[in-house]
Amino acid sequence: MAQRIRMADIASKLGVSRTTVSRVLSGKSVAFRIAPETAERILKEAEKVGYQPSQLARGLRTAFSRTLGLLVSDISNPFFANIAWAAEQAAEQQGFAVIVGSSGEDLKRERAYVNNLISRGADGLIVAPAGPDYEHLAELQRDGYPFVTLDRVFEDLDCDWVAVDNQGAARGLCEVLAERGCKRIAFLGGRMETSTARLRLEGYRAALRGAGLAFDQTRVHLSDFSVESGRRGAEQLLKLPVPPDGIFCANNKILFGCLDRLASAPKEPWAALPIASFDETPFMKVLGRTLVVAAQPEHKIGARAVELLLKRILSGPPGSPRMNKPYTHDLLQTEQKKFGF
Amino acid sequence: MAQRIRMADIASKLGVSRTTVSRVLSGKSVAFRIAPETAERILKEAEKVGYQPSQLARGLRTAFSRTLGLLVSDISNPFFANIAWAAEQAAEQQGFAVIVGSSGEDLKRERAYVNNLISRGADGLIVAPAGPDYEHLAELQRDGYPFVTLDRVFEDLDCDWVAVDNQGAARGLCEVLAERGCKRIAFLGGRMETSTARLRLEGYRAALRGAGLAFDQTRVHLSDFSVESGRRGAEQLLKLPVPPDGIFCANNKILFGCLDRLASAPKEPWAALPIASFDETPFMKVLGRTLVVAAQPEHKIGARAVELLLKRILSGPPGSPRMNKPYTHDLLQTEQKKFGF
DNA sequence: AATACGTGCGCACTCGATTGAGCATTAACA
DNA sequence: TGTTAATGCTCAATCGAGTGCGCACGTATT
Repeated sequence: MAQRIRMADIASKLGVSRTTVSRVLSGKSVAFRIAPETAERILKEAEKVGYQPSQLARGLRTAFSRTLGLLVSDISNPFFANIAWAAEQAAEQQGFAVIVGSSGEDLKRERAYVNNLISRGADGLIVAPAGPDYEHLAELQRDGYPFVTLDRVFEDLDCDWVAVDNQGAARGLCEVLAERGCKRIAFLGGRMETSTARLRLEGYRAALRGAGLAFDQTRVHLSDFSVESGRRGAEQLLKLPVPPDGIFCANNKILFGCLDRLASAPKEPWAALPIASFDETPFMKVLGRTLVVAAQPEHKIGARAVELLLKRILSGPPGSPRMNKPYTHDLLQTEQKKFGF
Repeated sequence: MAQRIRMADIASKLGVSRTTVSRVLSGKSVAFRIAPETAERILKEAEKVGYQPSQLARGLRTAFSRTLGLLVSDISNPFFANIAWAAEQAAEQQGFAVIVGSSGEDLKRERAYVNNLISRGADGLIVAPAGPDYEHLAELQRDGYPFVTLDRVFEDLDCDWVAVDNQGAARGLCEVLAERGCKRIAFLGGRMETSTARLRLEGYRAALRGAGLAFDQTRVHLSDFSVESGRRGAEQLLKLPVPPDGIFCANNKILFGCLDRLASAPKEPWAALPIASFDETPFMKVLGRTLVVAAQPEHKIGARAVELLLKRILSGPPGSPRMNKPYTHDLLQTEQKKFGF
């Protein structure tokens, strides 16, 4: 163990009590009228021996561990990885650490993780819930336990959340395709248990309506947010008697699967098909395809989620007033980026 | 707080002592000859009220928190994100949670994080060290504190590590370019404080020697593992009187920066320049460039690191025998993948 | 009847920190 | 000189779990 020096060691070495050491080291020496010289001696010694308080002990005693839980579906997805990065940075600035978990879009795993994180003393949770059920979150809320949802939203659960304007962004993307002359825009969607997927579909339909285009079920593929889903979606499109003249991909993974499948398709008309997608990835710039994407502000999402969570955590003594404050719903905007237009 | 039920609650409700509850719930009812019916009653009740032991309390008492620390330079880099995903899955399977931290290649931050993670009771650390200093790690080792380094290695520090054969893979990549007829291969390298960057340069030089090609300093750009570094590297190449006829990029970020810069360069000869790079990313398949990459087995790296770490953590009582076992050096192979060849 | 042993479980201490209550000592005041 | 107050610090309980030691009871043995 590298965890050696305890308060008691400092106390006995200096001939004072642990109490005094504790008070000095937590900056309460004035409030408790510790003699400045005593305080100084303690600070010096703590510095000298490199004292690091045990967050475990502190957390146990104070019911406040300076730890946050971050629960996403898949930390290896760049979208969530970027969020995790931002969240970790923001948390670290306030002296909080982040424990990450990947639910794999599995509600059972999500519930297990929530319990696990709580038993580890997490002071609050940031969750991208798998859905469709959210009873476990509602229960947290009833207990006054702080959490923020991310990316996904439940209509019937009023809580802090951070998400982008999925419907508006999706609509905007499709409108770009429509303006470009696309009449038969296909939709490759994600996991419909998430608000994200549903709202993107809504946006797509709204854009069609706005442009006076027909909605055609055969051009719609709904599955999950995976590469495989994108491949299968493209597969379905390739079989259509009348090919689409534009494709909307609901996220980065679907986009990739779609592109991957199209790459081995006959050149015409697939090679030049304009595509719209959520999520920006670096290679889009050099992809040589006509592409319009809604870049999500992952950094802002992660940072904002931590901000909201910490506000609730730090607002007064656990359990009472923080429930009464109104919840913040943070609808961020995406940035539309065009490549090869 | 959602953390309500304690052992004491179960104990008093059932009219037994906390001791008995503790023993039953930790599976020692037989060893301590608890009556089967008593044990049964306790298990039933614990199940019924959804008892979750406080890992904080348990960790404090047992000096074993079932938590690992993962410290990388940048969790938003897909390479590390994939590792994090694998590590988290592997850890979770054994009931361990993972706290992640990003050092940003800053040694000071790295040291601070190491202390922080230890004070949070992490049972072991997985670190992609920023280098060049590793005294803080050597100290951990002297204390018998378990850790594994990842991706990067220190020649003078014998400890558990997991990395790929950077030199061999880099050599292999350059050989592919050489076989293709490239005579003037450029090298865009990364942070030379890391073994990773140094070994990749070594491999490049070895390949040049092997192919009888001259090493030309003007075609070498050494900076850090960033997009900006790749851009600047490409910038440097664009200014050369005699352009390179092949480029080696030391990682995914450098590759992207390089491609990005080249995209706005005159078509000839840059557009068709074959490129070699470490790290695979999905879009390579559909990039339409001549590209050969060393795909790193991130999944295996993360899983293996956790495996090594847990082996040491779980091997007997903290502090004694685990130091004596020989350290494992795990040199994994990359997979060479060609696109547009 | 006295000793011995097995069974089933509880007491009380511990981990390392925080915290309300309280106790000497000296100074200030009537 | 006695009372009060400010100063500077300590005592001991506490958070929730884990654990060495030992106690009471019943049965078997001599």
